[in-house]
Amino acid sequence: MANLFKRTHMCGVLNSEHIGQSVALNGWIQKRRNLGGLIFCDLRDKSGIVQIVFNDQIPQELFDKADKLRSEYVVGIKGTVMERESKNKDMATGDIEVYADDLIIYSEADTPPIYVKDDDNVSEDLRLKYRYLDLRKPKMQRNLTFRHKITKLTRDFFDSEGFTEVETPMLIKPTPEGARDYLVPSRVNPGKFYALPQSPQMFKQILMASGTDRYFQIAKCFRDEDLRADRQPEFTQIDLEMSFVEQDDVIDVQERFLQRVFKDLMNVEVQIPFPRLTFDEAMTRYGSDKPDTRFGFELKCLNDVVKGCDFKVFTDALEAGGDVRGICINGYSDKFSRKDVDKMTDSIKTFGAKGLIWIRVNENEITSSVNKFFTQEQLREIADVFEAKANDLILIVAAKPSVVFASLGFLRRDLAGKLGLLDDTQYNLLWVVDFPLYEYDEEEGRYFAMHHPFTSPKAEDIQYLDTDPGRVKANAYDIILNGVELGGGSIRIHDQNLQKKMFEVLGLTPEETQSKFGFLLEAFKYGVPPHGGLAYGLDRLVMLLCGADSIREVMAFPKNQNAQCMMSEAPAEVTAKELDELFIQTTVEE
RNA sequence: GGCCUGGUAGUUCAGUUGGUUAGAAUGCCAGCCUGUCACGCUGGAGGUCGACGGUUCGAGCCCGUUCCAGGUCGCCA
Repeated sequence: MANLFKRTHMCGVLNSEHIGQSVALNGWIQKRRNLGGLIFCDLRDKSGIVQIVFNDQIPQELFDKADKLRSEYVVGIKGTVMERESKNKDMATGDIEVYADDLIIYSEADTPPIYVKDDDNVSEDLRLKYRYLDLRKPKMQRNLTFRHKITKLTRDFFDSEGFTEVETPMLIKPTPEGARDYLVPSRVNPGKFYALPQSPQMFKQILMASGTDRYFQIAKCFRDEDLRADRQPEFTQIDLEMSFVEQDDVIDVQERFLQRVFKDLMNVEVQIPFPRLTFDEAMTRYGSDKPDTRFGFELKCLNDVVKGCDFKVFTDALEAGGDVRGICINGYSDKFSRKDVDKMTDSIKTFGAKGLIWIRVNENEITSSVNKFFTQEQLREIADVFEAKANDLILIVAAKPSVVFASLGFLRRDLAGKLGLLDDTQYNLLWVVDFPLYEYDEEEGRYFAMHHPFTSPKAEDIQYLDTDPGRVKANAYDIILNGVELGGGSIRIHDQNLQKKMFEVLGLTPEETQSKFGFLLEAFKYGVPPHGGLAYGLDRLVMLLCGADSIREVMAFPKNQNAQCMMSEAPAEVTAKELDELFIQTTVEE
């Protein structure tokens, strides 16, 4: 007697063309419906579901066996495809059914603790704990398959463009700058540690110095920082680097790559070249360096209009070097109550805003939360900046620029979402370019590289490196899709003197530079081509294209918010003996 | 580290002003049922109300502490 039926078809592919054929199927029991003398089973594999019939034409022994089937039993079925008596229009295989004439139960199953169906509503910790059940859902299998298709297309595309996939090490030298490293102790080098890479950055640049010319890698990366819906401690980048290129060359390849992704995998035509916004423009128009351009509500500056007004909040903000800016929610004033506006005010307090001023433009008058400080004419003047009409709601924040942008940028997108203006069939791809090279850290009182310290300054700004570092723009670029940063990159520094200057501005001593980046600088001494590259967050890309709202939906085995694997229970404690071998002293928690 | 939301049956949830034996749906088990496809009908089992402490004659509900999960700010070169 056979102990395995050699599969002839996947469940989901069967249709009326197969009527009359003998088939052998393997899969999981999705559902059993026992009508007494007649049993229907839905059999599921990753291709879909097909209905199996057990009736009185089969031996009693087989019928009794079918009666024992329960959800998630793993079975093999032999039978004949027949036209279904009462067709099911809601089912891909609804025109046919398989009359079983043999059945093997490969594996029984306990009653599953969670439902195995797409429209479940099970809490995420249970889904993660029983991930193998969760992954049986067609939606999850579709997501995994889609991810595979993107990585396959990535390999095919960059191969055809002359890129070579190279694996870079997972055990690398710790880098004290940037995100926290995951550290790995070295047993054979007592007291020393590797780090897991936050990105293959320095290795890919060295590959350029090695003559690889064009490199890419589907690279696992690790960052020991707090998690978010779109942030996991281990994630995957599509990482690439090119020699003898400038910004437009990198952008050109990426636009053709993304065009292919959308055409082949989404059947969506995206026009290239993508729009480009400078960082300054993105911030002043959208309050964000990753603007969602699927809707309006653009920011306007009110500094000139409110200069010298009687409202102290505005004048104080301006005197302190801050801004007064606002957005206009065109045509939706009646959708937001006073209470809604109060909630908005609360929500922007997390960004450091002290308050939110509102102005409602009505047919015959303008009302606002600051009526007593402004005349109708003055309010009209503010409304005119937004070209506001009746039923428009203007929201204004006065604070230091970073707070104003963060608050309005958030409100803009949040309100668009609440108004249902985020069309998820629309894909707005754009580049944000001309990022600042440095950002100033007030707490530490020094400049930090906004991207990383190998990013090249724009040639025309090199003159300001000494005198006004904050003014220097970088040859750095981010690719944005519907308000999400898909990836970013830059043209790197290949001039040693410029690199030294860069480190000086960052306040790094030659000794620090040497210990942190010495091997890269050493490599560059022996001849390095002009080069630049980019890295995509693969998880985010897949998430957006699958319409998922968390990257956990497109990763097979993600971690929970505390960076734990709820299935395997990693991380775990280790024995004192293991620690001893690694020369790590056991610390005792209080 | 801060803020917000949640934790009641295997699962998803309801639970009024603090008051009898904590409910529903679904899932599960048993019986009946030959065209179901969310099968149907009948019956049944299933609960440390996250934990601890407090207030009270009495706590799922009020108070405090704490644990867990998610979102978010900080953080993420």
